[in-house]
Amino acid sequence: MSKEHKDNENKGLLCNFTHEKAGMQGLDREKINKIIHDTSVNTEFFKREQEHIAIVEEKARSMKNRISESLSKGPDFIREINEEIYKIIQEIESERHLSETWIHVDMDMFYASVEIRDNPELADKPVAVGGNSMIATANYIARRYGIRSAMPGFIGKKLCEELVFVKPNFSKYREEGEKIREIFRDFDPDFESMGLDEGNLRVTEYLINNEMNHDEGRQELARIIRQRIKDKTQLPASAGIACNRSLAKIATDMGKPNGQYFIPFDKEQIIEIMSKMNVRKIPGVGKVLEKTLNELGVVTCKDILQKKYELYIAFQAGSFKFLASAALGVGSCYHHETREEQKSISLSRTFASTNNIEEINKYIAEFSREISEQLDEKNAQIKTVSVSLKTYKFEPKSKSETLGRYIYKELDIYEIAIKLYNELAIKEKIRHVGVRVANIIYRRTGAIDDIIEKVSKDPTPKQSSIKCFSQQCPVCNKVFMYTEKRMEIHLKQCLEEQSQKFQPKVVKKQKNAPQPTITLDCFYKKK
DNA sequence: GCGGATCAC
DNA sequence: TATGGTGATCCGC
Ligand SMILES: Nc1ccn([C@H]2C[C@H](O)[C@@H](COP(=O)(O)OP(=O)(O)OP(=O)(O)O)O2)c(=O)n1
Ligand SMILES: [Mg+2]
Repeated sequence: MSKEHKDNENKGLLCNFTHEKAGMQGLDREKINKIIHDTSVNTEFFKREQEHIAIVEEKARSMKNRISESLSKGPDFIREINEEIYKIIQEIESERHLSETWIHVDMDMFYASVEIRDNPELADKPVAVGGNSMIATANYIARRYGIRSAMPGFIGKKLCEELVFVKPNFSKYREEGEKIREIFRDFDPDFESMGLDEGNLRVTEYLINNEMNHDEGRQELARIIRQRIKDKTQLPASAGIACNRSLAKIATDMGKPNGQYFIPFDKEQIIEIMSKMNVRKIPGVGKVLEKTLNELGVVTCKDILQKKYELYIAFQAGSFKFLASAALGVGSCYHHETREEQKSISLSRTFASTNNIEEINKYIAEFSREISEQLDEKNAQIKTVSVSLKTYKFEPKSKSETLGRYIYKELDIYEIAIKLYNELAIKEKIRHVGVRVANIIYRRTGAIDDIIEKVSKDPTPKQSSIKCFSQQCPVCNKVFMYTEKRMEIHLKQCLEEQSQKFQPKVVKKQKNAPQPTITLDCFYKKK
Protein backbone atom coordinates (compact mmCIF):
# COMPACT_ATOMS: atom_id res chain seq x y z
CA MET A 1 0.00 0.00 0.00
CA SER A 2 1.48 3.27 1.06
CA LYS A 3 4.64 1.50 1.87
CA GLU A 4 5.35 0.57 -1.70
CA HIS A 5 7.49 2.87 -3.78
CA LYS A 6 6.37 1.57 -7.12
CA ASP A 7 8.84 2.94 -9.61
CA ASN A 8 11.91 3.66 -7.64
CA GLU A 9 12.66 0.38 -6.07
CA ASN A 10 14.72 -2.55 -7.17
CA LYS A 11 12.61 -4.71 -9.39
CA GLY A 12 13.40 -7.96 -7.62
CA LEU A 13 16.89 -9.12 -8.45
CA LEU A 14 19.80 -8.57 -6.13
CA CYS A 15 22.13 -8.29 -9.08
CA ASN A 16 20.20 -5.68 -11.00
CA PHE A 17 22.58 -3.04 -11.99
CA THR A 18 22.08 0.03 -9.94
CA HIS A 19 25.23 2.02 -10.22
CA GLU A 20 26.97 3.88 -12.98
CA LYS A 21 25.47 6.37 -15.33
CA ALA A 22 22.60 5.67 -17.62
CA GLY A 23 23.53 4.11 -20.92
CA MET A 24 23.84 6.42 -23.88
CA GLN A 25 22.71 3.88 -26.44
CA GLY A 26 18.98 4.38 -26.06
CA LEU A 27 18.78 2.08 -23.07
CA ASP A 28 18.52 3.79 -19.74
CA ARG A 29 18.84 2.09 -16.40
CA GLU A 30 15.12 1.73 -15.95
CA LYS A 31 14.70 0.12 -19.34
CA ILE A 32 17.56 -2.28 -18.68
CA ASN A 33 16.16 -3.35 -15.35
CA LYS A 34 12.73 -3.81 -16.88
CA ILE A 35 14.08 -6.12 -19.57
CA ILE A 36 16.01 -8.10 -16.99
CA HIS A 37 12.97 -8.31 -14.77
CA ASP A 38 10.54 -9.27 -17.51
CA THR A 39 12.84 -12.01 -18.71
CA SER A 40 13.43 -13.37 -15.24
CA VAL A 41 9.99 -13.17 -13.69
CA ASN A 42 8.13 -16.46 -13.27
CA THR A 43 11.31 -18.48 -13.24
CA GLU A 44 12.61 -20.66 -10.42
CA PHE A 45 15.69 -18.50 -10.43
CA PHE A 46 13.64 -15.41 -9.81
CA LYS A 47 11.60 -17.04 -7.04
CA ARG A 48 14.73 -18.16 -5.26
CA GLU A 49 16.22 -14.70 -5.67
CA GLN A 50 13.16 -13.11 -4.12
CA GLU A 51 13.26 -15.47 -1.15
CA HIS A 52 16.86 -14.53 -0.72
CA ILE A 53 16.08 -10.84 -0.85
CA ALA A 54 13.33 -11.36 1.71
CA ILE A 55 15.83 -12.99 4.06
CA VAL A 56 18.29 -10.14 3.65
CA GLU A 57 15.56 -7.60 4.23
CA GLU A 58 14.40 -9.43 7.31
CA LYS A 59 17.93 -9.45 8.64
CA ALA A 60 18.14 -5.71 8.01
CA ARG A 61 14.83 -5.18 9.79
CA SER A 62 16.06 -6.98 12.88
CA MET A 63 19.22 -4.91 12.76
CA LYS A 64 17.13 -1.76 12.66
CA ASN A 65 15.12 -2.93 15.63
CA ARG A 66 18.26 -3.59 17.56
CA ILE A 67 19.54 -0.15 16.65
CA SER A 68 16.44 1.71 17.81
CA GLU A 69 16.25 -0.37 20.98
CA SER A 70 19.85 0.40 21.82
CA LEU A 71 19.65 4.05 20.96
CA SER A 72 16.62 4.48 23.20
CA LYS A 73 18.56 3.23 26.18
CA GLY A 74 19.51 6.76 27.01
CA PRO A 75 22.48 9.13 27.08
CA ASP A 76 24.66 6.96 29.29
CA PHE A 77 24.59 4.19 26.74
CA ILE A 78 25.29 6.60 23.90
CA ARG A 79 28.26 8.01 25.76
CA GLU A 80 29.49 4.51 26.34
CA ILE A 81 29.42 3.41 22.71
CA ASN A 82 30.74 6.78 21.64
CA GLU A 83 33.77 6.02 23.71
CA GLU A 84 34.15 2.59 22.17
CA ILE A 85 33.75 3.88 18.65
CA TYR A 86 36.27 6.60 19.30
CA LYS A 87 38.74 3.98 20.46
CA ILE A 88 38.23 1.91 17.34
CA ILE A 89 38.68 4.90 15.08
CA GLN A 90 41.84 5.82 16.94
CA GLU A 91 43.06 2.30 16.44
CA ILE A 92 42.26 2.53 12.74
CA GLU A 93 44.10 5.82 12.44
CA SER A 94 47.10 4.26 14.10
CA GLU A 95 47.10 1.74 11.27
CA ARG A 96 47.16 4.40 8.59
CA HIS A 97 50.42 4.23 6.73
CA LEU A 98 51.24 6.62 3.92
CA SER A 99 54.71 5.41 3.00
CA GLU A 100 54.06 2.11 1.28
CA THR A 101 53.19 2.15 -2.41
CA TRP A 102 50.82 -0.30 -4.00
CA ILE A 103 50.08 -0.53 -7.68
CA HIS A 104 47.10 -2.61 -8.66
CA VAL A 105 47.00 -3.64 -12.31
CA ASP A 106 43.93 -5.12 -13.93
CA MET A 107 43.34 -6.00 -17.57
CA ASP A 108 40.41 -4.29 -19.27
CA MET A 109 37.50 -6.56 -20.20
CA PHE A 110 40.11 -9.31 -20.16
CA TYR A 111 38.57 -12.24 -22.05
CA ALA A 112 36.93 -9.88 -24.53
CA SER A 113 40.20 -8.00 -25.11
CA VAL A 114 41.96 -11.24 -25.99
CA GLU A 115 39.22 -12.24 -28.40
CA ILE A 116 39.11 -8.82 -30.04
CA ARG A 117 42.89 -8.73 -30.37
CA ASP A 118 42.76 -12.04 -32.20
CA ASN A 119 39.79 -11.02 -34.34
CA PRO A 120 39.92 -7.27 -34.95
CA GLU A 121 36.63 -7.34 -36.84
CA LEU A 122 34.99 -7.45 -33.44
CA ALA A 123 36.58 -4.17 -32.38
CA ASP A 124 33.64 -1.91 -33.13
CA LYS A 125 30.91 -4.36 -32.18
CA PRO A 126 29.27 -5.23 -28.87
CA VAL A 127 30.97 -8.45 -27.79
CA ALA A 128 30.20 -10.94 -25.06
CA VAL A 129 32.47 -13.82 -24.16
CA GLY A 130 30.35 -16.73 -23.08
CA GLY A 131 27.25 -18.47 -24.25
CA ASN A 132 23.51 -18.35 -24.18
CA SER A 133 23.36 -19.27 -20.53
CA MET A 134 26.20 -17.19 -19.16
CA ILE A 135 28.38 -14.23 -20.09
CA ALA A 136 31.86 -14.18 -18.55
CA THR A 137 32.57 -10.63 -19.65
CA ALA A 138 31.60 -8.09 -22.27
CA ASN A 139 33.47 -5.32 -24.02
CA TYR A 140 32.79 -1.69 -23.23
CA ILE A 141 30.49 -1.25 -26.19
CA ALA A 142 28.25 -4.03 -24.91
CA ARG A 143 28.43 -2.65 -21.39
CA ARG A 144 26.70 0.50 -22.54
CA TYR A 145 23.65 -1.68 -23.12
CA GLY A 146 23.82 -2.95 -19.55
CA ILE A 147 25.53 -6.20 -20.47
CA ARG A 148 28.01 -7.42 -17.89
CA SER A 149 29.76 -10.37 -16.27
CA ALA A 150 27.57 -13.10 -14.79
CA MET A 151 24.56 -12.11 -16.87
CA PRO A 152 22.87 -14.89 -18.84
CA GLY A 153 23.45 -14.64 -22.56
CA PHE A 154 19.79 -14.69 -23.45
CA ILE A 155 19.26 -11.52 -21.46
CA GLY A 156 22.28 -9.95 -23.09
CA LYS A 157 20.72 -10.71 -26.43
CA LYS A 158 17.52 -8.96 -25.38
CA LEU A 159 19.43 -5.91 -24.23
CA CYS A 160 21.32 -5.69 -27.49
CA GLU A 161 20.13 -7.46 -30.60
CA GLU A 162 23.51 -7.17 -32.37
CA LEU A 163 25.50 -8.60 -29.48
CA VAL A 164 28.22 -10.90 -30.82
CA PHE A 165 28.96 -13.99 -28.75
CA VAL A 166 32.40 -15.53 -28.62
CA LYS A 167 33.06 -18.88 -27.00
CA PRO A 168 35.68 -18.63 -24.26
CA ASN A 169 39.19 -19.98 -24.85
CA PHE A 170 40.44 -20.46 -21.35
CA SER A 171 43.85 -21.78 -22.30
CA LYS A 172 44.51 -18.55 -24.18
CA TYR A 173 43.52 -16.50 -21.16
CA ARG A 174 45.80 -18.57 -18.97
CA GLU A 175 48.65 -17.95 -21.38
CA GLU A 176 48.12 -14.21 -21.47
CA GLY A 177 47.65 -14.23 -17.73
CA GLU A 178 51.00 -15.91 -17.29
CA LYS A 179 52.66 -13.29 -19.47
CA ILE A 180 51.49 -10.44 -17.30
CA ARG A 181 52.43 -12.29 -14.13
CA GLU A 182 55.95 -12.57 -15.43
CA ILE A 183 56.03 -8.81 -15.71
CA PHE A 184 54.57 -8.34 -12.24
CA ARG A 185 57.34 -10.49 -10.77
CA ASP A 186 59.93 -7.99 -11.96
CA PHE A 187 58.44 -5.32 -9.77
CA ASP A 188 57.21 -7.40 -6.85
CA PRO A 189 58.11 -11.08 -6.69
CA ASP A 190 55.51 -11.51 -3.95
CA PHE A 191 52.66 -9.77 -5.78
CA GLU A 192 49.14 -10.77 -4.82
CA SER A 193 46.43 -11.76 -7.23
CA MET A 194 42.84 -12.87 -7.11
CA GLY A 195 42.58 -13.92 -10.71
CA LEU A 196 44.24 -14.36 -14.06
CA ASP A 197 44.04 -10.76 -15.12
CA GLU A 198 45.20 -8.76 -12.13
CA GLY A 199 48.03 -8.20 -9.75
CA ASN A 200 48.40 -6.12 -6.63
CA LEU A 201 52.02 -5.10 -6.36
CA ARG A 202 53.79 -3.65 -3.37
CA VAL A 203 56.42 -1.60 -5.13
CA THR A 204 57.93 0.35 -2.26
CA GLU A 205 61.31 -1.37 -2.52
CA TYR A 206 61.39 -1.10 -6.28
CA LEU A 207 60.72 2.62 -6.11
CA ILE A 208 63.40 3.18 -3.49
CA ASN A 209 65.97 1.12 -5.36
CA ASN A 210 65.31 3.09 -8.52
CA GLU A 211 65.20 6.46 -6.79
CA MET A 212 61.66 7.16 -7.82
CA ASN A 213 59.88 6.89 -4.48
CA HIS A 214 57.74 9.99 -4.94
CA ASP A 215 54.36 10.81 -6.45
CA GLU A 216 55.71 11.29 -9.96
CA GLY A 217 57.77 8.13 -9.79
CA ARG A 218 54.83 6.14 -8.50
CA GLN A 219 52.66 7.16 -11.41
CA GLU A 220 55.49 6.73 -13.85
CA LEU A 221 56.02 3.17 -12.66
CA ALA A 222 52.36 2.35 -13.25
CA ARG A 223 52.69 3.66 -16.80
CA ILE A 224 55.81 1.57 -17.30
CA ILE A 225 54.12 -1.61 -16.12
CA ARG A 226 51.07 -0.99 -18.31
CA GLN A 227 53.29 -0.30 -21.29
CA ARG A 228 55.24 -3.50 -20.71
CA ILE A 229 51.96 -5.38 -20.70
CA LYS A 230 50.85 -3.64 -23.87
CA ASP A 231 54.13 -4.42 -25.63
CA LYS A 232 54.11 -8.03 -24.59
CA THR A 233 50.45 -8.89 -25.12
CA GLN A 234 48.88 -6.11 -27.17
CA LEU A 235 46.25 -5.91 -24.46
CA PRO A 236 45.10 -2.86 -22.50
CA ALA A 237 45.50 -2.70 -18.75
CA SER A 238 44.44 -0.18 -16.16
CA ALA A 239 46.16 0.60 -12.89
CA GLY A 240 45.58 2.19 -9.52
CA ILE A 241 48.26 3.72 -7.33
CA ALA A 242 47.73 4.21 -3.62
CA CYS A 243 49.20 3.63 -0.20
CA ASN A 244 47.48 0.32 0.50
CA ARG A 245 46.18 -2.66 -1.39
CA SER A 246 42.51 -1.92 -0.99
CA LEU A 247 42.79 1.69 -2.12
CA ALA A 248 44.94 0.68 -5.07
CA LYS A 249 42.20 -1.62 -6.24
CA ILE A 250 39.59 1.06 -5.90
CA ALA A 251 41.85 3.40 -7.82
CA THR A 252 42.11 0.94 -10.70
CA ASP A 253 38.37 1.02 -11.05
CA MET A 254 38.50 4.81 -11.24
CA GLY A 255 41.16 4.61 -13.94
CA LYS A 256 39.29 2.21 -16.20
CA PRO A 257 39.23 1.74 -19.08
CA ASN A 258 42.80 1.87 -20.36
CA GLY A 259 43.90 4.41 -17.81
CA GLN A 260 45.24 4.82 -14.33
CA TYR A 261 44.35 6.74 -11.20
CA PHE A 262 46.55 8.05 -8.46
CA ILE A 263 45.18 8.46 -4.96
CA PRO A 264 47.36 11.00 -3.17
CA PHE A 265 49.25 9.80 -0.13
CA ASP A 266 47.43 12.28 2.06
CA LYS A 267 44.89 11.59 4.76
CA GLU A 268 42.52 14.43 3.95
CA GLN A 269 42.49 13.78 0.23
CA ILE A 270 41.98 10.05 0.78
CA ILE A 271 38.99 10.68 3.02
CA GLU A 272 37.64 13.17 0.52
CA ILE A 273 37.85 10.63 -2.30
CA MET A 274 36.38 7.84 -0.22
CA SER A 275 33.49 9.88 1.12
CA LYS A 276 31.72 9.91 -2.25
CA MET A 277 32.48 6.28 -2.96
CA ASN A 278 29.62 3.82 -3.21
CA VAL A 279 30.07 1.13 -0.56
CA ARG A 280 29.85 -1.54 -3.30
CA LYS A 281 33.23 -0.40 -4.56
CA ILE A 282 34.87 -1.52 -1.33
CA PRO A 283 36.61 -4.85 -1.89
CA GLY A 284 34.72 -7.25 0.37
CA VAL A 285 31.37 -5.52 0.06
CA GLY A 286 29.30 -7.70 -2.24
CA LYS A 287 25.70 -7.49 -3.26
CA VAL A 288 24.36 -8.81 0.05
CA LEU A 289 26.28 -6.45 2.31
CA GLU A 290 25.52 -3.62 -0.09
CA LYS A 291 21.81 -4.34 0.14
CA THR A 292 21.98 -4.66 3.93
CA LEU A 293 23.78 -1.33 4.21
CA ASN A 294 21.36 0.33 1.81
CA GLU A 295 18.48 -0.85 3.99
CA LEU A 296 20.16 0.89 6.90
CA GLY A 297 20.42 4.06 4.86
CA VAL A 298 24.09 3.64 4.01
CA VAL A 299 24.96 4.12 0.36
CA THR A 300 28.31 5.89 0.30
CA CYS A 301 31.33 5.72 2.55
CA LYS A 302 30.37 9.07 4.00
CA ASP A 303 27.21 7.41 5.28
CA ILE A 304 29.30 4.81 7.07
CA LEU A 305 30.92 7.53 9.15
CA GLN A 306 27.70 9.44 9.59
CA LYS A 307 25.85 6.35 10.82
CA LYS A 308 28.68 5.01 12.91
CA TYR A 309 26.50 4.56 16.00
CA GLU A 310 23.93 2.59 14.09
CA LEU A 311 26.51 0.42 12.34
CA TYR A 312 28.44 -0.16 15.54
CA ILE A 313 25.29 -1.50 17.16
CA ALA A 314 24.11 -3.48 14.15
CA PHE A 315 27.34 -5.21 13.18
CA GLN A 316 29.93 -7.28 14.94
CA ALA A 317 33.03 -5.43 16.09
CA GLY A 318 35.14 -6.90 13.28
CA SER A 319 32.66 -5.97 10.59
CA PHE A 320 32.31 -2.48 11.96
CA LYS A 321 36.02 -1.97 11.96
CA PHE A 322 36.22 -3.26 8.42
CA LEU A 323 33.61 -0.78 7.23
CA ALA A 324 35.06 2.14 9.16
CA SER A 325 38.56 1.38 7.90
CA ALA A 326 37.32 1.31 4.33
CA ALA A 327 35.49 4.59 4.78
CA LEU A 328 38.63 6.19 6.17
CA GLY A 329 40.75 4.71 3.40
CA VAL A 330 42.89 2.73 5.82
CA GLY A 331 43.94 -0.73 4.77
CA SER A 332 46.64 -3.22 5.34
CA CYS A 333 49.73 -2.42 3.34
CA TYR A 334 52.11 -5.30 3.99
CA HIS A 335 52.03 -8.65 2.32
CA HIS A 336 50.12 -11.43 4.03
CA GLU A 337 52.00 -14.53 5.08
CA THR A 338 52.57 -16.28 1.79
CA ARG A 339 49.86 -18.76 0.98
CA GLU A 340 50.94 -20.58 -2.12
CA GLU A 341 49.41 -23.97 -1.64
CA GLN A 342 45.95 -24.63 -2.99
CA LYS A 343 43.61 -25.64 -0.19
CA SER A 344 40.87 -27.35 -2.17
CA ILE A 345 40.06 -28.76 -5.58
CA SER A 346 36.53 -28.81 -6.90
CA LEU A 347 34.69 -29.70 -10.07
CA SER A 348 31.04 -29.04 -10.75
CA ARG A 349 28.57 -28.87 -13.58
CA THR A 350 25.16 -27.39 -14.26
CA PHE A 351 22.76 -29.20 -16.58
CA ALA A 352 19.09 -29.44 -17.46
CA SER A 353 17.32 -30.46 -14.25
CA THR A 354 17.25 -34.21 -13.88
CA ASN A 355 16.57 -37.00 -11.45
CA ASN A 356 18.36 -39.54 -13.60
CA ILE A 357 20.69 -41.23 -11.18
CA GLU A 358 22.80 -42.66 -13.94
CA GLU A 359 23.59 -39.22 -15.26
CA ILE A 360 24.35 -37.82 -11.83
CA ASN A 361 26.44 -40.84 -11.01
CA LYS A 362 28.41 -40.32 -14.18
CA TYR A 363 29.29 -36.79 -13.23
CA ILE A 364 30.39 -37.83 -9.76
CA ALA A 365 32.54 -40.59 -11.23
CA GLU A 366 34.05 -38.22 -13.78
CA PHE A 367 34.80 -35.58 -11.17
CA SER A 368 36.36 -38.16 -8.88
CA ARG A 369 38.62 -39.35 -11.68
CA GLU A 370 39.63 -35.85 -12.72
CA ILE A 371 40.31 -34.77 -9.16
CA SER A 372 42.34 -37.90 -8.58
CA GLU A 373 44.42 -37.07 -11.65
CA GLN A 374 45.05 -33.58 -10.37
CA LEU A 375 46.13 -35.02 -7.04
CA ASP A 376 48.52 -37.31 -8.90
CA GLU A 377 50.05 -34.31 -10.69
CA LYS A 378 50.53 -32.54 -7.40
CA ASN A 379 51.65 -35.70 -5.65
CA ALA A 380 49.08 -34.85 -3.02
CA GLN A 381 46.49 -36.48 -0.82
CA ILE A 382 43.28 -35.31 0.77
CA LYS A 383 41.31 -36.03 3.89
CA THR A 384 38.00 -34.30 3.15
CA VAL A 385 35.45 -34.99 0.42
CA SER A 386 32.34 -32.90 -0.22
CA VAL A 387 29.43 -33.27 -2.57
CA SER A 388 27.34 -30.27 -3.45
CA LEU A 389 24.26 -29.81 -5.56
CA LYS A 390 21.53 -27.40 -6.46
CA THR A 391 17.94 -28.48 -6.67
CA TYR A 392 15.88 -27.43 -9.64
CA LYS A 393 14.67 -24.65 -7.35
CA PHE A 394 18.25 -23.35 -7.14
CA GLU A 395 18.50 -24.41 -3.54
CA PRO A 396 22.10 -25.40 -2.73
CA LYS A 397 22.87 -28.37 -0.51
CA SER A 398 26.13 -29.96 0.45
CA LYS A 399 27.53 -32.77 2.54
CA SER A 400 31.11 -33.36 3.43
CA GLU A 401 33.16 -35.80 5.44
CA THR A 402 36.63 -35.67 6.89
CA LEU A 403 38.24 -39.07 7.02
CA GLY A 404 40.63 -40.48 9.54
CA ARG A 405 43.10 -41.14 6.74
CA TYR A 406 44.43 -39.53 3.60
CA ILE A 407 43.30 -40.72 0.17
CA TYR A 408 43.91 -39.80 -3.45
CA LYS A 409 42.63 -42.64 -5.59
CA GLU A 410 39.74 -42.16 -7.93
CA LEU A 411 37.79 -44.98 -6.40
CA ASP A 412 38.34 -43.89 -2.83
CA ILE A 413 37.07 -40.43 -3.63
CA TYR A 414 34.20 -41.79 -5.68
CA GLU A 415 33.07 -44.11 -2.95
CA ILE A 416 32.90 -41.35 -0.36
CA ALA A 417 31.27 -38.95 -2.79
CA ILE A 418 28.51 -41.41 -3.66
CA LYS A 419 27.92 -42.14 -0.01
CA LEU A 420 27.60 -38.43 0.71
CA TYR A 421 25.30 -37.94 -2.24
CA ASN A 422 23.02 -40.65 -0.98
CA GLU A 423 23.02 -39.24 2.51
CA LEU A 424 21.72 -36.01 1.09
CA ALA A 425 18.63 -38.04 0.17
CA ILE A 426 17.55 -35.74 -2.60
CA LYS A 427 14.04 -36.37 -3.83
CA GLU A 428 13.72 -33.48 -6.25
CA LYS A 429 15.33 -33.02 -9.61
CA ILE A 430 18.68 -31.31 -9.48
CA ARG A 431 20.36 -28.88 -11.88
CA HIS A 432 23.89 -28.94 -10.56
CA VAL A 433 26.30 -31.33 -8.90
CA GLY A 434 29.89 -31.02 -7.76
CA VAL A 435 32.66 -32.82 -5.93
CA ARG A 436 35.23 -31.05 -3.82
CA VAL A 437 38.23 -32.27 -1.90
CA ALA A 438 40.05 -30.40 0.84
CA ASN A 439 42.55 -30.82 3.62
CA ILE A 440 45.24 -31.38 1.06
CA ILE A 441 48.72 -32.48 1.99
CA TYR A 442 51.41 -32.22 -0.62
CA ARG A 443 53.17 -35.51 -0.13
CA ARG A 444 52.56 -39.17 -0.56
CA THR A 445 55.44 -40.71 1.33
CA GLY A 446 54.07 -43.11 3.83
CA ALA A 447 50.64 -42.97 2.26
CA ILE A 448 48.58 -45.98 3.18
CA ASP A 449 48.22 -47.02 -0.43
CA ASP A 450 51.96 -46.77 -1.01
CA ILE A 451 52.41 -49.34 1.66
CA ILE A 452 49.62 -51.41 0.21
CA GLU A 453 51.14 -51.38 -3.23
CA LYS A 454 54.49 -52.48 -1.89
CA VAL A 455 52.94 -55.22 0.15
CA SER A 456 50.81 -56.33 -2.79
CA LYS A 457 53.93 -57.00 -4.78
CA ASP A 458 55.36 -59.03 -1.96
CA PRO A 459 54.87 -62.66 -3.01
CA THR A 460 54.50 -63.78 0.58
CA PRO A 461 52.69 -61.09 2.48
CA LYS A 462 52.25 -61.57 6.19
CA GLN A 463 48.82 -62.11 7.55
CA SER A 464 48.92 -58.92 9.58
CA SER A 465 49.79 -56.92 6.48
CA ILE A 466 46.92 -58.40 4.52
CA LYS A 467 44.56 -57.32 7.19
CA CYS A 468 45.57 -53.75 6.71
CA PHE A 469 44.58 -53.61 3.07
CA SER A 470 41.86 -56.18 2.79
CA GLN A 471 38.50 -54.62 2.18
CA GLN A 472 34.91 -55.58 2.62
CA CYS A 473 32.42 -54.86 -0.13
CA PRO A 474 29.66 -52.80 1.41
CA VAL A 475 27.11 -54.45 -0.85
CA CYS A 476 27.75 -58.15 -0.51
CA ASN A 477 30.12 -58.11 2.44
CA LYS A 478 32.64 -60.08 0.48
CA VAL A 479 36.19 -59.50 1.65
CA PHE A 480 38.83 -59.09 -1.02
CA MET A 481 42.27 -57.70 -1.65
CA TYR A 482 42.39 -54.15 -2.71
CA THR A 483 43.35 -53.38 -6.25
CA GLU A 484 41.69 -50.73 -8.31
CA LYS A 485 40.67 -52.97 -11.21
CA ARG A 486 39.20 -55.69 -9.09
CA MET A 487 37.38 -53.26 -6.92
CA GLU A 488 35.90 -51.49 -9.89
CA ILE A 489 34.69 -54.64 -11.55
CA HIS A 490 33.34 -56.04 -8.36
CA LEU A 491 31.51 -52.86 -7.46
CA LYS A 492 29.89 -52.57 -10.83
CA GLN A 493 28.62 -56.12 -10.70
CA CYS A 494 27.43 -55.74 -7.18
CA LEU A 495 25.64 -52.54 -7.95
CA GLU A 496 23.83 -54.06 -10.90
CA GLU A 497 22.78 -57.13 -9.00
CA GLN A 498 21.63 -55.16 -6.04
CA SER A 499 19.74 -52.60 -8.06
CA GLN A 500 17.70 -55.44 -9.48
CA LYS A 501 17.12 -57.02 -6.11
CA PHE A 502 16.04 -53.75 -4.64
CA GLN A 503 13.76 -52.84 -7.48
CA PRO A 504 10.54 -51.73 -5.83
CA LYS A 505 7.75 -54.22 -6.17
CA VAL A 506 5.09 -52.08 -7.75
CA VAL A 507 6.91 -49.36 -9.58
CA LYS A 508 8.82 -50.54 -12.55
CA LYS A 509 11.76 -48.61 -13.85
CA GLN A 510 10.44 -46.43 -16.63
CA LYS A 511 12.23 -44.42 -19.22
CA ASN A 512 10.65 -41.13 -18.33
CA ALA A 513 10.44 -41.63 -14.62
CA PRO A 514 13.60 -43.28 -13.42
CA GLN A 515 13.65 -43.91 -9.71
CA PRO A 516 16.54 -41.99 -8.30
CA THR A 517 18.69 -43.28 -5.48
CA ILE A 518 17.52 -46.88 -5.85
CA THR A 519 20.82 -48.12 -7.13
CA LEU A 520 22.91 -46.01 -4.89
CA ASP A 521 20.74 -46.34 -1.84
CA CYS A 522 20.91 -50.06 -1.86
CA PHE A 523 24.60 -49.79 -2.24
CA TYR A 524 24.82 -48.52 1.25
CA LYS A 525 21.80 -50.01 2.87
CA LYS A 526 23.85 -52.74 4.42
CA LYS A 527 26.78 -50.73 5.53
C1' DG B 1 34.48 -30.58 11.61
C1' DC B 2 30.00 -29.31 9.08
C1' DG B 3 26.81 -26.66 6.48
C1' DG B 4 25.43 -22.46 4.86
C1' DA B 5 26.62 -17.82 3.15
C1' DT B 6 29.35 -14.52 1.10
C1' DC B 7 32.81 -12.78 -1.93
C1' DA B 8 36.10 -12.45 -5.81
C1' DC B 9 37.38 -13.47 -10.52
C1' DT C 1 13.52 -22.51 -22.92
C1' DA C 2 16.91 -20.33 -20.27
C1' DT C 3 20.90 -17.67 -14.78
C1' DG C 4 28.42 -20.50 -14.67
C1' DG C 5 32.81 -22.60 -12.50
C1' DT C 6 36.65 -22.44 -9.01
C1' DG C 7 38.63 -21.27 -4.77
C1' DA C 8 38.65 -18.99 -0.34
C1' DT C 9 36.87 -17.52 4.07
C1' DC C 10 33.82 -16.75 7.97
C1' DC C 11 30.19 -17.71 11.16
C1' DG C 12 27.37 -20.38 14.24
C1' DC C 13 26.91 -24.51 15.79
N1 LIG D 1 31.75 -13.13 -12.65
C1 LIG D 1 32.86 -13.20 -13.42
C2 LIG D 1 33.78 -12.14 -13.44
C3 LIG D 1 34.90 -12.25 -14.24
N2 LIG D 1 35.10 -13.35 -15.01
C4 LIG D 1 36.27 -13.45 -15.89
C5 LIG D 1 36.04 -12.74 -17.19
C6 LIG D 1 36.84 -11.47 -17.06
O1 LIG D 1 37.31 -11.04 -18.30
C7 LIG D 1 37.95 -11.88 -16.13
C8 LIG D 1 38.49 -10.71 -15.33
O2 LIG D 1 37.50 -10.19 -14.47
P1 LIG D 1 37.34 -8.63 -14.18
O3 LIG D 1 36.46 -8.49 -12.99
O4 LIG D 1 38.67 -7.99 -14.10
O5 LIG D 1 36.52 -8.06 -15.41
P2 LIG D 1 37.06 -7.67 -16.85
O6 LIG D 1 38.53 -7.77 -16.92
O7 LIG D 1 36.33 -8.49 -17.86
O8 LIG D 1 36.58 -6.17 -17.04
P3 LIG D 1 37.18 -4.89 -16.33
O9 LIG D 1 37.67 -4.00 -17.42
O10 LIG D 1 36.06 -4.27 -15.57
O11 LIG D 1 38.30 -5.33 -15.43
O12 LIG D 1 37.39 -12.86 -15.27
C9 LIG D 1 34.18 -14.38 -14.96
O13 LIG D 1 34.36 -15.36 -15.64
N3 LIG D 1 33.08 -14.29 -14.18
MG1 LIG E 1 39.85 -6.97 -15.52
